[in-house]
Amino acid sequence: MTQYGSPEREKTEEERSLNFIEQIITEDIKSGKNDGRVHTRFPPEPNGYLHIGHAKSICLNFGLAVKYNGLYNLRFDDTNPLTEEVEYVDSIMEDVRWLGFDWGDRLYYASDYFEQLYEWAEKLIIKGKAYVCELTAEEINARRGTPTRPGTESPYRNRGTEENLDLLRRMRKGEFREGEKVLRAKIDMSSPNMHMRDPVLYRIIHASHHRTGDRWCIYPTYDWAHGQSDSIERITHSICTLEFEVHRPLYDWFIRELEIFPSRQIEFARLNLSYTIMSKRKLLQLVKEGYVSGWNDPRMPTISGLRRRGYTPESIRYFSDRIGVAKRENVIDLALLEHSVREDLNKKATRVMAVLNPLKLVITNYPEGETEEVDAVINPEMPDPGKRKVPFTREILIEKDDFMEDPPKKFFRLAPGREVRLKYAYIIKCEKAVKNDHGEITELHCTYDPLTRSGMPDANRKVKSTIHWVSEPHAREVEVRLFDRLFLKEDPDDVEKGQDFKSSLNPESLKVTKGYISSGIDGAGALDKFQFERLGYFCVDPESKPDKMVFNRTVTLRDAWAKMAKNPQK
RNA sequence: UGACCGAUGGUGUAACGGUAGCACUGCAGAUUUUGGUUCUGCCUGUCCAGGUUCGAAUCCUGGUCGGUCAACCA
Repeated sequence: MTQYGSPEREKTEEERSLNFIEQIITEDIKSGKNDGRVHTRFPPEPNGYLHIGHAKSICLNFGLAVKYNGLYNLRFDDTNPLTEEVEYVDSIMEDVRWLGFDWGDRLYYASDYFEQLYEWAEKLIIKGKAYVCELTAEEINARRGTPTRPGTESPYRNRGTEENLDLLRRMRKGEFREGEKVLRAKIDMSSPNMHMRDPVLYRIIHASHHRTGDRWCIYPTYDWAHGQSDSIERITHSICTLEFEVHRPLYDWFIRELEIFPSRQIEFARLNLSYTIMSKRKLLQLVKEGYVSGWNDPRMPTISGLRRRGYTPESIRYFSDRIGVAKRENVIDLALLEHSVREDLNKKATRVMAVLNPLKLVITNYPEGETEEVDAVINPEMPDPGKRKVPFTREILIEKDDFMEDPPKKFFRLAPGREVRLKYAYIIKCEKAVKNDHGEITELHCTYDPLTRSGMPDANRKVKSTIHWVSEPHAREVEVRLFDRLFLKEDPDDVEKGQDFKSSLNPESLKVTKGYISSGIDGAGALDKFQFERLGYFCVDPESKPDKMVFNRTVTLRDAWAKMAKNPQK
């Protein structure tokens, strides 16, 4: 992981404690289960874009396979033609690949197993473990009982094998309307586990599927497809989220009745992030109702959104590693995700001086019309930091925030009569703040000390701070999109009665502004990463054009001064 | 008011009967031509009550709190 900077000592296997899934796998390997083989899978349903929660699952599933010298599959759980689309299949593959995982030739679709699944359904009927039920969905639900009350058996539960077989075959042929009949497993209507109360295996859907077209009009449910797909692929450890825990008895029941390869389902707690929603349904709503520009809006917690925001695959993998894996509900602090990008970008991002909120500054004793070139460091964290020339002139732009007419005690920047260093250039002294008729400061007049240019002996003089700047005649205007968290509340769903999560939306999650940069960005292409010195990390938006560049703010730098300014009581 | 799962600093996560550690956050300081980075230090924790044991975060019992389950979604 560490490419530059201080060499981090990798912890040895013994030093690093194992999470509960790694413990299970380690024990399985030790006991020779599955011949010591480890094979995992990531099974997305192609009905939406992947988000950071999926990233956790991908890193977990695939990371485990890598760690234990196993294999991992990418499998689309495409059993519901009503909600699934190729657009999603494509985006999912792009995102998984971008995260840094290569599934080789192990790309599968649950729909590839439809025929096998069907054969197994007949097998179950022959064993007397499944039946065609003609109750309506409402009737089935009414008879299912409640978690505290047992259900009642369907009147169709005990029909003969031949009749069941005939009916199922006719269901497949398309002789019935949607909802008219379903195939159900015959288990136990009084089980305390609702999922064991004769779950539906097949439902009739007269819709074409993005892969099987119109070949089928009966589609397997999740329970009927998922475990068997794992088994067909000889998945050893089928890792999923906690809400499927109650499905496990059914998962195991199918394996037992069908006498097929016994994959083992293991559940972990899904990721929750503060100030973020993870529900695909709600994310879709934000997209459809135009609260964001699309699935890849840089404010979205989707992989494609994070990518466009400027996150790197490494930072997301690092994050997944840091958050850990366990079975208890959790809410990860968004600060950890931000820490993860900063950690990575600090090592990689090219430094550039950009002014976003300009205040003109005239160096009155500097020769008019002269331009000199000063050396700027490209990235101080690199073993070979590199240098770049930056033009310096009499009239420059500095950040408005870097000047205060009447500064508080701990403000170290420019103020009347105070000295400051212009990074890579000279030490200047503020002589005068020029105001307009409204009393607003329009420009600053300063003088410079010609002996303090970086590299000269006098440059080592101590000054309280160093600020960034841009030569005004050389300044190039760019568009800058300042993103902030999409939601104001730590838990966006924690809202007043009658309101929904949208009432927690942050109205200031996007501010579009201008920036001025003189050098360092020529030829920068989509998603190239920069640090605007003292401001934050930015990347080139894919919509950016050479003559009209657009930068997205990934995250600000940590800002001790901003924190202090917020808590003036100290 | 059923079944299942869970409970360790502010947030996550370790410790597998023997000194409660790590990361993030927060705070304080050092270094710094980024109030960044880096470095140092500090704050803060085993849900409760019993029991077993020389010894319990860990095992047992009971409670409390939180989550999940009543789609022909996944």
